[in-house]
Amino acid sequence: MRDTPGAARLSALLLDWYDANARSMPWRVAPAARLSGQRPDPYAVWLSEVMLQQTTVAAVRSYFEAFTARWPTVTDMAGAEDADVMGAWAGLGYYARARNLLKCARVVTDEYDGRFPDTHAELLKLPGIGPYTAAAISAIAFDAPETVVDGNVERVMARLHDIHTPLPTAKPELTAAAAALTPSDRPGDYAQAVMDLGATICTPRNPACGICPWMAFCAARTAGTAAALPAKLPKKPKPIRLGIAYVAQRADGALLLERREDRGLLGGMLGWPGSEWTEAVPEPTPPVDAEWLLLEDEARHTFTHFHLRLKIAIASTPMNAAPDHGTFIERSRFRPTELPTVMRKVFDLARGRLENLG
DNA sequence: AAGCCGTGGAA
DNA sequence: TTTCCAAGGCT
Repeated sequence: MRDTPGAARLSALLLDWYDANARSMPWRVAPAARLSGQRPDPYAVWLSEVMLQQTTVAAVRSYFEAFTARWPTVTDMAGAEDADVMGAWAGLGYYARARNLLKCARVVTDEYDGRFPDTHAELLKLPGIGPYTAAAISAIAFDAPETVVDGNVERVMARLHDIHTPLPTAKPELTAAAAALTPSDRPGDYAQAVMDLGATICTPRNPACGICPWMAFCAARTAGTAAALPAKLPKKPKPIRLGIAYVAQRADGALLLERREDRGLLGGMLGWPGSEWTEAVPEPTPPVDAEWLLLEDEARHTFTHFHLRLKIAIASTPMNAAPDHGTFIERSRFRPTELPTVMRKVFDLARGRLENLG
């Protein structure tokens, strides 16, 4: 590692910056209370950190408010129906997080008496909690001297030390650099401070080096390489997959929906029955015998590793229809907000046409 | 141990 | 329109 000023100097500078600039978030305690030693509720820290995995603060805010209003404690969440938690998570993405969230709530309730463990090692055993989240909870909720390493911290460390090794190869080196700076005083505030620095000043594009508390000590700032770091290995192109979604409406308005199995893409979520999603033209698989009308419009949606073009077929069925797949859900109990985004796009395109179908 | 797993906003 | 990216974890 490159020669740097004392770690204590750098962490103190950053904490001063944080005390003056910390952003307000629903899961944070007010600055005055924080400076007088108050810690946030571990449940709120856990919930927010899981929601924030690969997800922006702006996207998380309203979900966090809705979850804590509906389930104020981890024990409340443990008693929830699976479908309610999955429905409340709909639209936030990475749905394995919601499945593991509920599993974790039940483990904490049943095996830890409703209290989150306070050590990195114990937290790491829980479903959905990996190295980052275990460090974040133990540092932020319990003020343990753990080092959080997320995308922000990797970027800040790569620039501070002008490390050009591409990710993910550079991960161990960046982790060591971050650990060397973690103070024993206020480690929880420090953890949030580094991430706030990355989110607001040391940003991926157009970093605001001129107002950075570490400006004078940043190697990439001196070298003029900040905007190009961290280096990353090239990504693979996304293939285009094709599929057909089937929207059947019963005579009473009920809609044919299907709960997806608890694994893989959109696992555990509600959706329209459909074909496989393949790069070749998919085989039609209508879920119920009916007069299907294929719409010209298609739903387009991009997932993490492929683009999807989804053709939409609609049909009206009699009350005695017997589907091979899915279950009719009464219209009054159907909430489009409980669908993952791609399925909501399908509904938005189908709904107008269903009215004129008969 | 690479690949899988969502979404919406910014540029 | 397309690409990139965000407080990662699981298998």
